[in-house]
Amino acid sequence: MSGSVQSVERALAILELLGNADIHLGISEIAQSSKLPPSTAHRMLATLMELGYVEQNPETSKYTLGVRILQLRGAVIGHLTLGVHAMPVMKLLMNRVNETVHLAILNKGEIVYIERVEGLKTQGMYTRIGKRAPAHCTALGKVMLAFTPQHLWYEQVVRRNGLKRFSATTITTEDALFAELQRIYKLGYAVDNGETGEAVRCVAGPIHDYTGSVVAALSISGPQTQVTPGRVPELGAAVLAACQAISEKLGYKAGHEL
Amino acid sequence: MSGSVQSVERALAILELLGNADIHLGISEIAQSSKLPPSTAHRMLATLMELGYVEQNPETSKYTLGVRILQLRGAVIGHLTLGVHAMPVMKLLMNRVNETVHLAILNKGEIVYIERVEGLKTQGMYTRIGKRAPAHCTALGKVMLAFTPQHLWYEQVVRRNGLKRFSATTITTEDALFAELQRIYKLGYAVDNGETGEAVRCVAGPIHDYTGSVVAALSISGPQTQVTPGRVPELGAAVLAACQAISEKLGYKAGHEL
DNA sequence: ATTCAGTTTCCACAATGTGGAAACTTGTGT
DNA sequence: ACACAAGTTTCCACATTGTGGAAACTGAAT
Repeated sequence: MSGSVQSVERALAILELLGNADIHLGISEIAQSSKLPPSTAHRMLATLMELGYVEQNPETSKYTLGVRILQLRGAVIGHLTLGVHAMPVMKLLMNRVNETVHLAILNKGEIVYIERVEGLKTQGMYTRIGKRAPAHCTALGKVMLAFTPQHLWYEQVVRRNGLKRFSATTITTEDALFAELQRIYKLGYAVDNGETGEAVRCVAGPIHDYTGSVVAALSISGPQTQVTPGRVPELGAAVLAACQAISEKLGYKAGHEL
Repeated sequence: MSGSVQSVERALAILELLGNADIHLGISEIAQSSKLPPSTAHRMLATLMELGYVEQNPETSKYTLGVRILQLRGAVIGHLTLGVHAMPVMKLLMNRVNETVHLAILNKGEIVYIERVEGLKTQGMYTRIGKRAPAHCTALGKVMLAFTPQHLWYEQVVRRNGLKRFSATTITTEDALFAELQRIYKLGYAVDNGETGEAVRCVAGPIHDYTGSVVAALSISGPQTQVTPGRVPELGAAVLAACQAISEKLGYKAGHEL
């Protein structure tokens, strides 16, 4: 065997399958999708159910994720202090600009949303914590790429994930991406104008830790009707001030890179 | 074997260990806590790392939960249509009373916090989503028990989990519990005065779905210095109005129980 | 240089996980 | 009422995978 524990891989693949499904799934569907015999899938699910990670509706025999998963949180995602330090600043920022504020990190060439403080006017669907999004067409992603040495992300963002188009404004060539990142580096913050296909505008800044490395990004976002182009400079300044406050909490000193 | 997949149990036990830890853990600690040989623990962790559920800090060799966990967490929360419907109402309620608002469900005789909207004055640590708490000494728990037929919870709450004491005010006898639940049923909402040992006061109401069943509860909570006894009737009315709004979204019609 | 504690790799072995077959359950069509 | 189909659950012989002790490796402390 290759070094991995096959049963663990299989069990987690089933959890991810259920996580991605919009509806509850039965054994046959799960077996088929995960390319397992029904009896094997059944045993995995029985174990996951026993532990609370999966629940089965007794009437329909179908499975869904269990609430036990919500307990899996402790030291925040490899960055122990990030969320704790960021939260108070995020709240102040939201109060100040009255739009939704997100915190995200870069992981394998994509952004992952870590925290969120919603604007009080926000309605409808909101970004789920844990959601991933492409780095090249989000303000959060672009700003982290702009302030991170290229060799640390090029392979994953450009070669592996690719610069996929999501809307008419998505960046899809390397030249366009590098030019945009240079602009962002000079400006200090990034903007995305619906590049993921959503009718939102986001303004994002970088968060550095004590070594000077970019460890996260913060954004202000809202519908394009609220976050108008005219507000961008003001929001840019606000998000940069918040990023600096968080960075200082993490021990960052501008001009003192290690 | 008993029917469970041992390796899956072990892997998830390790995830829970990391989830409960406030700091990163090394192989020896993990092996010791999970009663596994280091080599076995190492192989589990290698598999979990490969899949993104665990991350290892290369400098310290210590492990913590990985971002893949957040995706599953997000999926669980997203699946609960409850959360989507509740959120806007929770925000309005928080705006109105300016205290923290929680949403919780009952799961295996305990409450699980599902959503939270923090009061703008809130400082310091806050209740983690996914956290569990005993049902008998939380306003959220008591109100769900009061409006749920006893046979659906008695075994788990009273027999399995037990009426443990957490403070001088905790209910620890069945008679006292039933009397309290009857009071709550008549009043329509529950209050807890630091019964879990925390210096907070909570006021909670029940949320019903289209079948009339209690599916969740909503609470307003804050320090006892802010949520004074004099405010309880006002807060009770506010939380009940919010619960009704959410219940109606879920198809509930008072007096039309199925 | 040596020691120690923790981490990682190796590998012989046996216990666990596998998956096909069978049994069971439920819904549908006649 | 019966037959059939599809999906779920259980059983069990078997072999592959997971196990865990030993050894090797790593880095820090002395």
